[in-house]
Amino acid sequence: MTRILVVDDEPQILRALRINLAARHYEVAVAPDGASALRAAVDATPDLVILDLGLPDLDGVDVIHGLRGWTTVPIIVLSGRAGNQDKIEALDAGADDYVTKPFGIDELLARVRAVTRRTAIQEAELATIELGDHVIDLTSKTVSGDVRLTPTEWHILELLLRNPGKLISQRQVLTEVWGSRFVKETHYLRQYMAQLRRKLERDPAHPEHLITEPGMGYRFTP
Amino acid sequence: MTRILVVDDEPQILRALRINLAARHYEVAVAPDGASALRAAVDATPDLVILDLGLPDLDGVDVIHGLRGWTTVPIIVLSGRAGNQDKIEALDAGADDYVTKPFGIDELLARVRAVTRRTAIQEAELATIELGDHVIDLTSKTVSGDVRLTPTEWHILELLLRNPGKLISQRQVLTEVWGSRFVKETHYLRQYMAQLRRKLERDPAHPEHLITEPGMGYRFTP
DNA sequence: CGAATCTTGACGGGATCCGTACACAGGGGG
DNA sequence: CCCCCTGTGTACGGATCCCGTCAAGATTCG
Repeated sequence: MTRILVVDDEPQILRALRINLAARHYEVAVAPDGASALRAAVDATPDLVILDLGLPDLDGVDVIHGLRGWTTVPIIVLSGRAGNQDKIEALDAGADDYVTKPFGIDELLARVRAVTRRTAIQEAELATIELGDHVIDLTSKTVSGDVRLTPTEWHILELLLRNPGKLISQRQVLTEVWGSRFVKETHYLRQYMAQLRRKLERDPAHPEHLITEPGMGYRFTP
Repeated sequence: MTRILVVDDEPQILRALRINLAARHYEVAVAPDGASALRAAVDATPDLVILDLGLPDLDGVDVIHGLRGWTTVPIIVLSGRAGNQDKIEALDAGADDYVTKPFGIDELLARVRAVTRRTAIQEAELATIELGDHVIDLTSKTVSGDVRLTPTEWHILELLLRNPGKLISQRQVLTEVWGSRFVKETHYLRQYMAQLRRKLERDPAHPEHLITEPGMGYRFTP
């Protein structure tokens, strides 16, 4: 049984989510602010956290940091502001996905399924990963079918594949691969994403697994 | 029964791992620092070592070297820092896998299964190895067909052949064969790889088994 | 002493990376 | 409605790095 912790200060949203999630047979715990959210995460050990960024007591990013200090539980962030800066900060802090209010309940449920599926995959097997027609082995650095990748390509691909389904900000990739001085050089990244798609995707013009989230980053969808 | 030695200075982590591993029917030994870890590795002869890099007494990389001096026991490294430099140093020193804290216990268990499975396969197939037209016996250090190898050539070849299909970085070979002060002297390695290919490959100009992965290292392909 | 082995140095070809440039799509505002 | 602007995908050429190879001096060991 999947346990979900919902953190939001608006009673209506809290109620709507509890009802909808319970109807899908999720076990739901709720918290109205950041402090009680951190306590509830310890007590309830949820499998997923849905976190509103606009809390009365703590900054949402601080809550993410508080959780990431000791757990890798997936976090889906909700925010009323559509600004990109918030989203990127949340993702860099370690959030897994992001939904902007107002949102349809179906959209949220789809993200919930995506995230829970990703952790299930990770637990089951991380030796080899399938991507389109290819099988990728991260430990031995091999790709099926006579595909060869350069060091930089491996570096980027590994970051995405080790976080299946998770939205990775461009900033995250650039600091990881090139270093923090290169966060502005997004064209490096575009270059290599195109290269990876050419080598791995069935139809590079319409990628199925190495997905772009405009304004945000990239995502590997199994 | 698989014996696992867990080395970590944080009591909580030590306890969590012991309980979780014992529940999966692994036999668990623990050590709180580097010195006792090296002793415990002698006494308990573990089949796998889980090693935290942030130990109070010794640098984690030194512990890896201390173990690698006399055993090929698989090592999974834990680290609090996500920095790439640590990761590269640990893997070059001879670690088999790398997990960043905080980590899910299921992720670690998956890696444990992956590593034990890999080494089990490896040991079973280690008697004699075919490479092109030649048959190589690592225990008796002989090659079929009147081919003689020098000590240094054996050292390099053995490292590659004991990790079939796996990518071995140049740093790894250099530290293993010449010592860590020689990681810059890649031309040593080029020299000997050419030598090995001349002696073993059908067409040394187009090697089929001792493969170069540009920018990364070498790989033995069976 | 001599032969095998190990250590250096230098050089050319090729792959990779970097930087610039341009086409295209979508959204917002004039 | 059109234009601009942002964000993205794609192409191309030069600079740089990496690797294989030849050659030769130094060292070890029989």
